[in-house]
Amino acid sequence: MFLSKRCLHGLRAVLYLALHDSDRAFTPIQEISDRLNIPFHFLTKILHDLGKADILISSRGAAGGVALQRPASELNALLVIDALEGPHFLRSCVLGFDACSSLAPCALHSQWEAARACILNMFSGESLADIAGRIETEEAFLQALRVERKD
Amino acid sequence: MFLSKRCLHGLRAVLYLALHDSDRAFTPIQEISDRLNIPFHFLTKILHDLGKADILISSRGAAGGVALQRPASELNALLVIDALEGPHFLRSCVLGFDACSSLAPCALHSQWEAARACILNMFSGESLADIAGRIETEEAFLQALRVERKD
DNA sequence: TTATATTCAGACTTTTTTATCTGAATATAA
DNA sequence: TTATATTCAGATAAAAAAGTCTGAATATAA
Ligand code: FES
Ligand code: FES
Repeated sequence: MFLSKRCLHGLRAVLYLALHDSDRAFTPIQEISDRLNIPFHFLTKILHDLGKADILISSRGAAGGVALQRPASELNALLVIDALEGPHFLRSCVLGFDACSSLAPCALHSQWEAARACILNMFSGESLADIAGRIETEEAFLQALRVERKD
Repeated sequence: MFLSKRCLHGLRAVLYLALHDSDRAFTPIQEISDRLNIPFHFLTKILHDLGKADILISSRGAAGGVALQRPASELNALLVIDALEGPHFLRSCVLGFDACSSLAPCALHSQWEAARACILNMFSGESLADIAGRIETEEAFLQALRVERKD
């Protein structure tokens, strides 16, 4: 799989929030965990990290939970991926060399620069609101989440 | 990092072979391990897997080693990646859903299809010989391999 | 104030990936 | 034939990622 589970869980949770942004001030992590079938404590840590990355805000206590820090139209998937996979994930040399720059290019550097631009553009080119807008029925979205592939 | 160590080791080893294809019939794994600074026993297993994937042939005993099964001009990086990361790595749904097809597309499916085409084309569009041809001095290639980044 | 619902924080366990070790099988060369 | 160089194969160990548990902190509502 291309993205780690940690990152997929984070992306899905954030899309869930984008779909339910207006329901109330904060959405409990327990609810997200239940609906998206993500282990509660694992999700808690992931969302906590998204908080540190200024993507979510949270509130403790009754009626607490998490919420998007900005409107879904001002957030994108790349922010989430950078926060959860680390900033090097899509930016380091595809052959694993120490630096990646056109000053000391590896044998795949120019190709990778082009492919990477495709990927970065895909993840940052549209907002979470745009992506969530394509989730036609929430039931279909949730249903799909319950079946996980094994690799 | 985008590709696993396993896969990077395999790619580098195969590029090394592409550069030294004509030296002799077989190249000992020990030599590749020494030159590219890859743990010997780990590399042995990786190359064994590339053998099962019909990318390498091998010969045991003195003067044995491994060699490309076909000329470097008839092999590409995608074959190596598929063998070492598994066939799902770049082909499954980017949001981790069970199936990836335009019949049941996720909210990022069409974007991912385009980005994926970029990546697959990058890895399969040119042969190992083409890539190796851009490695200007072997010293620079080897030097770069000795410094590993930490993520 | 008290009970309850929630995140925060870190320790812990399990699983997967990465790496190492050992011995057997096999080919070459002296 | 014998010594040596090598891959093959599987067991084991170490490190990293994924997931679980527990208790503290904090906010709300009765
Ligand atoms: S140096 Fe390798 S991809 Fe840039
Ligand atoms: S269904 Fe998600 S990328 Fe194709």
